[in-house]
Amino acid sequence: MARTAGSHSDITGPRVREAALRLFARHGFAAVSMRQIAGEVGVQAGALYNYTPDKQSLLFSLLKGHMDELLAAWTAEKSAGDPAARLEQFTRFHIRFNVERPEAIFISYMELRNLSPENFEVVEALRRAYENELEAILHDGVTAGQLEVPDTKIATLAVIAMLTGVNTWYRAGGRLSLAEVEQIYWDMVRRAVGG
Amino acid sequence: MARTAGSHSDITGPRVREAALRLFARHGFAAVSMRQIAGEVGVQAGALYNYTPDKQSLLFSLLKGHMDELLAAWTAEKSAGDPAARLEQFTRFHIRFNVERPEAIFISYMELRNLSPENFEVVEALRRAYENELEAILHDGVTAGQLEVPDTKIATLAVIAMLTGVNTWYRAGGRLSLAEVEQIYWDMVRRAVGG
DNA sequence: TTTAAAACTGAACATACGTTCAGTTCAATC
DNA sequence: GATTGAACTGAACGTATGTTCAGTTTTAAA
Repeated sequence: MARTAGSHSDITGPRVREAALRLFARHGFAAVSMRQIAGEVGVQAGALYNYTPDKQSLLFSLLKGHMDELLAAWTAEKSAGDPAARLEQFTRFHIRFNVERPEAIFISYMELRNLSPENFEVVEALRRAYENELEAILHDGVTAGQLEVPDTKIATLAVIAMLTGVNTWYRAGGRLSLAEVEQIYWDMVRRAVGG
Repeated sequence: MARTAGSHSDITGPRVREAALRLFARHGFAAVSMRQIAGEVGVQAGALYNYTPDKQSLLFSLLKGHMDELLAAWTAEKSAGDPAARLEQFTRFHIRFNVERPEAIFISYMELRNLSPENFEVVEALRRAYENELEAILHDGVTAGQLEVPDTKIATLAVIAMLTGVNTWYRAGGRLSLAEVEQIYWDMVRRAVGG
């Protein structure tokens, strides 16, 4: 029997997500209508409901998907070794990952407040899991006597805030290459945590 | 003659701004209706138009007012002296100022995209002026041989991003006092810029 | 070529939006 | 206590919103 007759949701589905991501990043979740998203995809608004039960779920799916991707990428890349090396690896990874996905990063910070409480908790838990990765490195560094941090929790948040700030100004093809940016930030991070 | 008969716009006006600030910070500019703002103030929506020509101008007024206040406060507080001392002063000032106005800070970063191009330019220029205050300190510090910064522009943005990040977690009455927070961040900033 | 599921349209739904405005209420001046 | 203008109401305006759904088109398997 025709199990997948007429189907090309595997084409439209991703296009809906891409359009929503771009528009949410540019104008904000509340300012974007389902008709605008549909217009970008070249489809009527009603067709979107083949891909999301509602607008709120679409946002949640984008944010959760981004966090899953972030954690998976870090898990795949991270290595054992001494804390200073791991800290450098984290620093470079975070910058590179963020710079490659400015829109996803943007809405992950901006649109949390538009999630329902349950959905917020899910995304927030993933964010904390990512922060814990850095905190573990800092903690190990202090234990090993390689780093000097009065409060690893605060240092974690300070470092992440500093690194994520790259996204507010970095543009590919600008004055500095990504490698230069990574190096400058790594120097600052290393010194900030007494490494 | 009755020049100011029936007037108490000096009461309602600020209340409109406070309600708008709070609601914009909590739910986002686009997600907040004029009727919600009016409801918070205890007035009908039409009455708001005695205080702003439209919703967009209300947002602009809040953002511009905040930036003016920020620059005025720093101008009043900053002193001459050696760069390291000025950097410490800036660090402590920025943390304190931000922590006292979490909502204004929040919308100043989040709602820029909802400003018209002309209004955006105005606010953006003020933000750059503030950044230039820090960059001048770093520049003087490098010139004086007190600091070691490969790129003052990037260091400026990195430091501000790090300091502004305090707002994402700091709550009055929490684990750390404001003085402790200032000290921890000042230690990190000082080391990050080689001071 | 038939068939049936998937994809999509187009119109409709109730509701909400920003903004305007004629009319009413209020409070300060005379 | 009368007057006058500011402050505000309440209803209306055109338009837009998220979502639903009966009906049509498209696609791939049979």
